[in-house]
Amino acid sequence: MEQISLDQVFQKSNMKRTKLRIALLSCLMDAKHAQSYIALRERLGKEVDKSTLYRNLAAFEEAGIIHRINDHSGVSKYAFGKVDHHEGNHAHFVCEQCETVYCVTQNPNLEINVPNGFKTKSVKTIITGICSDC
Amino acid sequence: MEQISLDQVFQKSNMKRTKLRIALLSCLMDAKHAQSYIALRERLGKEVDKSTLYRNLAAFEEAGIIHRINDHSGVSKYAFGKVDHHEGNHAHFVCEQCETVYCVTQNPNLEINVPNGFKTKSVKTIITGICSDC
DNA sequence: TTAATAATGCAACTCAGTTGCATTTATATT
DNA sequence: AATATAAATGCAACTGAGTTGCATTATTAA
Repeated sequence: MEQISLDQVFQKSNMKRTKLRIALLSCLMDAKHAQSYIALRERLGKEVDKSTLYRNLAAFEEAGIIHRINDHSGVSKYAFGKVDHHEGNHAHFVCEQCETVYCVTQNPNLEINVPNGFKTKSVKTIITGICSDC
Repeated sequence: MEQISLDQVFQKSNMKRTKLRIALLSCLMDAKHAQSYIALRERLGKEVDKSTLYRNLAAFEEAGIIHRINDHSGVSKYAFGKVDHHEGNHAHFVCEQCETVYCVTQNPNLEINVPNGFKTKSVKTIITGICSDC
């Protein structure tokens, strides 16, 4: 849980500091849970441009600043931080009541067995259930 | 790996035996791997109606005859058989070269740790890598 | 200050999947 | 076998996430 500032993030990447990027990144850094495009648009003000927002999410993801989560709901969600799915120590929990997506890091080493001749590169796990708030 | 016939499947469900349903189910029962809507349409002949096909896939899924797989490619894939994701002994392997989706059952008991107060209901795992054919 | 480059805003598009509704078909009953 | 009824089909139009092309605008390095 290292505390990294917004400025440090921009310094490490070579992305331009635009108004939207600052707002978007703050939003994602402050958020406790993964955010959908719709949730982000809501928080940033509805006037944000759809393609600009998506392009910036893609750019942040590419830069390893955020990660995208496919929670099987049909819409992607985005969370601050880089995830190495190969290490298998990160999964996502989706509450079926409030639909909140939590990053779960408590899995020391999931051992996944694949058949002979298969080579694993990444493992993505979606856990569905009821969260502690519901 | 019990061998179940198409007729037995129809007898157990109370779905009408229509031409398309018979063709679709045979297709899924014969298929070695999970099939997308596009692949199914290809195999059934392009003249099949989109909504009819989707409705039947949904109906088969609802009846527990097939299962739908979200392999994070953006399109759902369908495979014969019921999957109890809660048992945690079934995952899906996606080959990043040929994009084939394999059902993987070799995981005796994936132990997933969730934080206190969280209740797990299902676990879905997508493994990405290279399959034995590639 | 200015030039170069990257980001933005807009509109139009793609593509998976869904919905409403009129028509047709499977099956149980006579 | 004829028929009634409920369900399945086919069609067209729609939805909603995400993308793309392009002209305009803003950031940053010189």
